[in-house]
This record gives sequence, C-alpha cells and structure tokens, in this order.
Amino acid sequence: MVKRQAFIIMEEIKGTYTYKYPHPSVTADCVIFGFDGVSIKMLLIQRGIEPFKGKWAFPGGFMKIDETAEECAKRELEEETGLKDASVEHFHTFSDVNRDPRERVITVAHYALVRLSEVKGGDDAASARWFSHDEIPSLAFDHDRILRMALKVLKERICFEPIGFELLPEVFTMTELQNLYEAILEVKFDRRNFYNKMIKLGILQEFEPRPENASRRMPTKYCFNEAKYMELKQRGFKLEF
Amino acid sequence: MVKRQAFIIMEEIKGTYTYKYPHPSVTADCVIFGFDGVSIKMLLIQRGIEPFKGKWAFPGGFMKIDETAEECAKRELEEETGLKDASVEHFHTFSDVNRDPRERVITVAHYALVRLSEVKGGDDAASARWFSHDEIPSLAFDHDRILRMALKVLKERICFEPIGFELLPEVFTMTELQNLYEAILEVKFDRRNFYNKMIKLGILQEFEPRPENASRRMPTKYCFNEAKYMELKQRGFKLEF
DNA sequence: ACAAAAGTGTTAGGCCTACACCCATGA
DNA sequence: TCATGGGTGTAGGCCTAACACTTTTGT
Repeated sequence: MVKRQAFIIMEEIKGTYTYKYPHPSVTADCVIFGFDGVSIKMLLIQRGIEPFKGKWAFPGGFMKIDETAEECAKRELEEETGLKDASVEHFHTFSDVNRDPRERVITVAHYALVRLSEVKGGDDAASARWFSHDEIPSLAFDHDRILRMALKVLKERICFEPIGFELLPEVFTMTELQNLYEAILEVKFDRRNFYNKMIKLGILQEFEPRPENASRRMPTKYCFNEAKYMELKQRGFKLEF
Repeated sequence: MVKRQAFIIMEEIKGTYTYKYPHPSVTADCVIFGFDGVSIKMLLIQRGIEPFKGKWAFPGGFMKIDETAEECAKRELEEETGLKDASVEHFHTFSDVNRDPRERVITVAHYALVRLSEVKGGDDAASARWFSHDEIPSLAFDHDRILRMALKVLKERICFEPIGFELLPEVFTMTELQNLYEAILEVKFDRRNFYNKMIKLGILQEFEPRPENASRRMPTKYCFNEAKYMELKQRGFKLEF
C-alpha cells in the first residue's frame, strides 16, 4: 500500500495499456451445476484454442475493465454456452503463479445452480456438454482444483439453503429430492427418515391433491413453498444430515 | 476465452509494462481478528497516503507478479503491522468497478485469527491499532463491506472448526471460551449448557489437575486436546448453537 | 412370479434446554 | 454482608436413527 498511487496507467496509445508495475490478468470462471434426477452434472466446454486446445474446461474468460467479476462470469457463461441469467455466486479466487502458461492470470471462481430443463443447446453451446462427476475428463489449467473446491462449497451450502429450489424442476417427487441430497452429500439416507424430516421442515407442499384413485406406484408430487422458505431463511435455519 | 492469447505483454522497457488490453490491479487485504477475553478485536492501520489519507483500513496492498494472493496478504500484513506468520485464509474477492478511486482494483480478501498476546507493537506497527466492533471508525475504500463479509464468514466458520484454538491463549477458562463464542455469534448461552456441550465434544482437557486446595473462586484452566480435535475434524463435525 | 418403487408409524436413545443451589472471595 | 463468579445435575421434550410390511406395476 505504498509509493504506487501515481503512475498507474502511464499511457494509453494505439490501443495499448502501459503500467509502471506488471499487472496480472483476471478471469472469471463458472462451475455450473445441474441435476438430472439421479446425479449432479457439471457443464464444461471444450477449448478451441491453445493453451489446452481440445481439453475440457469450465466456461469463463477475461474480465473487462468496466465489469465486476460476477458480471464477467455471467457474460462469459452466456457467450460460451448460451446459458442466460444464471444466478452465479463467487466462492473462491485462485491465484497460483503458474496456473496459466501464457501469463500471470488469477481467476475469480463462481458457481451456479440451474435447471437442466432450462438449458437449451444454443448456438454457442456447440462445444458445451454436461458431465456427471464420474465422467469428468482431465481438465485444463487448474480446473480440477476449482472443481474440488466447488463441490466442497456446494456440500456446505446445501445444509443452510434449500438448494433444491434451483436444481429441481418446479414439481418433483420426494425420491428425486432425496436423490439430489444424496448425490451432493455422497451419502445414503433412510427413505422414511428423509421424508419425515423434509415434511417437518415445512417448505414443501403437495403440488396437487393426491387423486383418490392414485395408484401406489404413482409418487406424490411436491413443490417448494416459497413463502415458508423465506420465513425460515429470515430466522436462520440449519438442515442436519 | 478468445482471441487474446498472444500479445499479452507487448513490451517491457524501462521498467514499464504494456498490454494489449487494460488490466486491473490486484490487491490482497487482511481482516485480522483477535480476542482479549471479552470481545473480538480487529486490526486496522491508519493510511498515510492518499486516497483516504488518515482513514483507517485493513492491512493490505498490491500483489506482486510472482506471489499468490495469500503470500501477498502475509507480506503486506508483516510490512504494515509487524505481524508475522499469521495463518491467513481467503474468504472473498471484491471487484466492484469503482471501489478504488485511482484505478480499477480488485481485492482478494483474507482473514486470520491471532492471539493478541503474540502481537507486539512492532516498528512498522506505529499506525496499527486494535478496534473492537463498536469502536470501528468509518473505513477507507469498501472496507466496511469487507468487514461485514468477514464477520459473517467468521460466524459460519466457528460452527465447524474450534476457532478458539487460534484466538485464545494456550490455557484458558471455560468462561473465556464462552465469551469468545458469545462475542462472535452475538448471542448469550446458558453457562451450564455451554460447559456440558464443550466437555462432551471432547476436545478440551484440564490444563493441570485442579489442586485439592483450589478455592471455589479459582476457575479451572483448560487447554485444547489437539489429537482429539484432529480426529474429530477428519470425521467432520458440527457445533450446534 | 418377481423385482422395484412408494406409502406409512413406532420406539429407544441421545441431545438440547431450562432451571437452582452452594461456596468462596473481594469489595 | 453482599454481590459476584464459579462449580455442579436433572427432568422433560424434541429430534434422530433404526427398522418392516403392504401395495402396485413393469418385466
């Protein structure tokens, strides 16, 4: 925090930018999580250019000088995958000196939870694909490290916020909800206990009254009760698993 | 992630650095927490230069091109406060476009927990001072926002890790430990319940056997049982408050 | 027929919370 | 002597975890 406040941008000629001290580049990357009813999926793109051409990586790119990291993450996400208006959240910044072979690059990593149903393979999405955890190939840069951190954060987050809101379709079955929690936390729950706990939480409601003639084989459909959720969130709550 | 991989550093002459695209500056800041037995303290420095000359701010400064954000945070911390070898941890990155009036600066924010007893007012620490939460003055840059986020993270973290290890002296009383939790979480606990919960956790041990002739007025001294703590940490645990 | 999915309830044990008294010391 | 700090245990309620059977349907 010393002797640097002047001379920051020394000149700006012919579209070049000159500084008295070396500046790192800054990128924003996005780990996009989806859920197909059985397992957690992550959205990767295949790199078309060097370095790591042909390798898979999380969507992301260089931050512009007049946008925040979050805005950058959203912009790159849309450019590279066609996915719009995702609610991305910053979770960690990676600043290892040699994480990019080209130059010094630090990356501000984000994650987002999206409904698979809302992702249509857009034009730009030619090289984007969903991978489940056990399909994920070797990744470009230090993106495997970013992935590990994102999964850790997701596990923590799910105990404090009903993440299902964002990953599940509007209407879902209790089994799907349980699969979601089991997939994220990598554990198995007793079906009855899970059911009781969720019902007691009070943020679920039956989507429509179960018909009289409903067969035992047709599962009850639930949706989230947003009002109850907001009320709980205000008071603070914790899911114990 | 496109058309940018060449021309990154265009020239490097006479100690200047030229890029084809504008680069933000990157800083690392440190929120340093201490505990004096009653309340949480934070370490601030008074700025000697513009902008915000004379205002208080968290220690921090510009990242060098060959150091990670964490290394930068530690280096700046030592330079500005004399505090050495603190174990700093990154918790958020702030990238608002106008957070620094000089130029575009994003900051990688860290926090650390230190024992007040280990902080000696060093040479460089002339302008450094501890503030408790209700003493904190108006801060430079967006550091009040950084502070709010740091406090929030601290509250979350204390439920998963026995943070007392790092904030308390080696030997402490149960009352001091309770004060610490109450100060961080901003709540009051029943003395007996807190005692029972902590004992049951199993990570405390009596520092020395309570002497036979110990007066009722002399509180039992405890220290952390590191082995037990590590064992618990491996299995994952959660403190309910 | 058999496997797989879904609905449903009870019990025992552990944990959380609320709560009161005694003693010793210092003011 | 009075206020303060500290040590200590219990009872009730709630939550959790473990656990089995039935029905239906698809194969």
